[in-house]
Amino acid sequence: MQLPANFNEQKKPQLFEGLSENSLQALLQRSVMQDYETGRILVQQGDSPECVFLVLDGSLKTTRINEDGGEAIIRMLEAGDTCMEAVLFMGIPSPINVQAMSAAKILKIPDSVVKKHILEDPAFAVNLLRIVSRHYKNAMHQIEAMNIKSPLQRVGYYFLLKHLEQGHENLDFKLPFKKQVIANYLGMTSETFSRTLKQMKDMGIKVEEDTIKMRDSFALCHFCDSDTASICSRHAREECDKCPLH
Amino acid sequence: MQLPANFNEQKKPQLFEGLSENSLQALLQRSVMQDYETGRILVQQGDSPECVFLVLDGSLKTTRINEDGGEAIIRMLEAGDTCMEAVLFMGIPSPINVQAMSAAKILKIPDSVVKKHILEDPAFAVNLLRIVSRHYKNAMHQIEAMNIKSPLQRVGYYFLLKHLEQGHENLDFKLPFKKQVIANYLGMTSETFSRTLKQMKDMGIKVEEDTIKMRDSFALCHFCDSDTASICSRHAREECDKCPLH
DNA sequence: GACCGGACTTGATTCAGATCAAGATGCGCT
DNA sequence: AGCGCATCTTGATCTGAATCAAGTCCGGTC
Repeated sequence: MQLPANFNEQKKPQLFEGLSENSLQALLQRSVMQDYETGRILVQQGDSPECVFLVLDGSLKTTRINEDGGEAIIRMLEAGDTCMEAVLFMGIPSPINVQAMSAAKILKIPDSVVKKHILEDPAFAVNLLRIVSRHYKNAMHQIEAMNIKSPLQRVGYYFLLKHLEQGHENLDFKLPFKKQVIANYLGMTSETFSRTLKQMKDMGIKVEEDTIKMRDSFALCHFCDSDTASICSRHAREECDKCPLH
Repeated sequence: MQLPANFNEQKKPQLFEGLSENSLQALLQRSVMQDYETGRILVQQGDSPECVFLVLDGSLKTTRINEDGGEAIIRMLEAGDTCMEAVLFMGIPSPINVQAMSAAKILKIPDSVVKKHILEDPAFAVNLLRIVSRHYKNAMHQIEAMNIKSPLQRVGYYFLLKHLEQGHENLDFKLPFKKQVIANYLGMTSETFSRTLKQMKDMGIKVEEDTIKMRDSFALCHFCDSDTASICSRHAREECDKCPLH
């Protein structure tokens, strides 16, 4: 298995965090790298899960489709993200589709390799637990969002997460996916998403093309909640008093 | 730690499945059993997670509450179910509340014990992975439900799962929770839930008090989807042809 | 038995977001 | 540049679930 040249320069994927060199090599030797073109379907609902996908480059989405043809986006993955780990342990045919949203370079780790490796390296098991738990957390947020939040709050919360990902210094960020896709992920139509973006202008959040520009780094504080606050670098610091929440 | 007398007669909780007697005892010795009265709050959003809860008797719910006071029910647990396992691996303050919906007998396994035990017994790690993955699967269903399905479909799907849990022989089943609670779990008001139940009468599904009576075991097939079909005992059998889906 | 309170049902009204339909904008293409 | 296509925006209408407001039913209590 030949990894891309820049593999070690990138942020290490959570899947490999804290693994010994031996352990990592054992995994990589039994894995395959593959390129996929935009739109290519890697897994379909009902397929039996065969491997874990680690995104090296490009983006994937995981979705569910119902009889009426409606599609619900479960996750949108970028480089470093993995999918299908959870499905491996569900003991059922895949409940999700996996599809490339752009040209993508993917590392495939076979089912059997993953399951064996867990027994041999507890650190790997813990990584998997962390990853699946994080997915679960995000899923809970999504559920809450649909149950409780207005479209404005959903979009705001999504932006807040994106903003926190890159630190308070950057007042601008680019939408990582097409607006249609984000809208669906947030459980609304693209029309509603579009209208919501206009609403946000009054709150100091300008949208130019696919770039979001915040008036100041507190503009999104309205959308913070208790467990997001805990990952905010300003959390419990005196600056946090500037939050409109206080 | 003194387990209740009937512990071994009950269905073994998934958390303990396939563990050696030694491994199980090691866990139990470091755990505590505790009784809680109805309505008692075991964990609040923002608390740091301290232990895994295994329900021995009674019922719990896990919820999220937002600033407006709205409550979204994430899960409803009965005997044999566990919660907080996933939270332990999120590395953040608890994003959920845990509250007793009835008088409940709970086994508490401390955080540190769980984390240490994973490193010692891979079978335990696999159990945890399975459990968290199942939660994640259910969460995905909930997301899909809200994104795509009408209230009728949501209720139908919920009933289908309940029906499958107890096999096709039983055409009746009791609602395990108050209607209000189920309605919230399904992301609708109790009024809408009530109206939806009336709609279902036309489909051969009668509701008397808190008992659901199906005209025949195919009445709920409308609500089946690909990954639920895979757990239906009739799946891929000739009987399945009677499904209205075919 | 009469009173009370909680859970549920039923009806009338409202409103947010979906849907439908029409433009605007941008972009690769020959 | 000019065409064609996809994405996005904007506006008008519609619809279905939330909300508000009574009413019913039941179980517990004195």
